[in-house]
Amino acid sequence: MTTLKAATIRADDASDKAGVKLTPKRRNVFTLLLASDIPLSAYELAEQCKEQFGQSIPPMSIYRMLDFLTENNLAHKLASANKFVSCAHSTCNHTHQVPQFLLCEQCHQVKEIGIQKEIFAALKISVEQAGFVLTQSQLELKCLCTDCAQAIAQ
Amino acid sequence: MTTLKAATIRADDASDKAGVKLTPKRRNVFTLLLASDIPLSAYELAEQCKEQFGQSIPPMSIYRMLDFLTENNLAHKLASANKFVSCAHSTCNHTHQVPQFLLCEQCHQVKEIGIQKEIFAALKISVEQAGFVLTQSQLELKCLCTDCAQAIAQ
DNA sequence: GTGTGCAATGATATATCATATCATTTAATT
DNA sequence: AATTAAATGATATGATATATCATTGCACAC
Repeated sequence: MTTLKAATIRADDASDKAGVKLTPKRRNVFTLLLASDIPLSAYELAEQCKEQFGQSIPPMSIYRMLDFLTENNLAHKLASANKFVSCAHSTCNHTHQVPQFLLCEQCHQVKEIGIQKEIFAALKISVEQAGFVLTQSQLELKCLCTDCAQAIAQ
Repeated sequence: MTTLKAATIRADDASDKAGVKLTPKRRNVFTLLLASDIPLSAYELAEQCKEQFGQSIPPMSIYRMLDFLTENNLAHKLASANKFVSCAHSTCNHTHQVPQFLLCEQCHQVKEIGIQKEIFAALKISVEQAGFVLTQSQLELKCLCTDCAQAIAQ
């Protein structure tokens, strides 16, 4: 868990790099995502805006802000959880590849890694063999993180 | 679109192969999934049970039947759509691998293919390098099917 | 600086997806 | 037939998501 303050700095850094100017509310939502270890739902974000910033934002608006953040590659939606995470690459200079998410089934931590060339190549082939055209994708893989795997092995 | 009758036969065939005895209602739900070209939600299945079989089943029960079908690998849930499809391998003799779904973003057709060895190998490596342990997964890839890709190219 | 227009946000309603819980029915077994 | 377990029904409610129209606030032209 990052502190809110540190996350705010990262939020500004990331939006600068993405070349977008965030409104104060979008900035807050993004900051919360950056500060969280685990994915958050739109409604959880609404709650946290209230708690952390004393700012009551209707869920509808949260969804719109999340749309904005995802369109600008500052955040992702995890379809398998119906929750949202900040983009791991939003604060670095990597160009944005196909994201691959490792979801710990135990503690719900998420690790986002860029997809490997081998995977992407194999994926493309497999899709084309099936006569389809890959448009856009993100992989969500159910895993156990190191800590949880060890805890279970005990 | 398969006819209902043909789908029913396939449903019986598949459940035999899976070694499970379906109740009449589970059989109907499974039949509807097999007959459908596109994924269906639990509520859509409830509607169709009513329409096609004159049988009113509460959504709660549909969800339980879907749980049963997915546990027995006769169906899958698509997390990215919150809908369900019959398993492409339920009527053949293939053992069930990690499924890979190609989802046409245009017509919502779904093609399920078994994941390729290369992909699985690369995936495993990438997960392990990140210090995680892959537990179970299914890939959902956004694509265009041949027809829709052509239609758009026009 | 005042009006105009557009982007962002708010408010409200409602659709859609999903689960918890307890009751009842059905089927299998003795 | 009696007992039990599995399946299904009924009801309520929670969680996620979208549609639509109203309002606010900001940037830019004049």
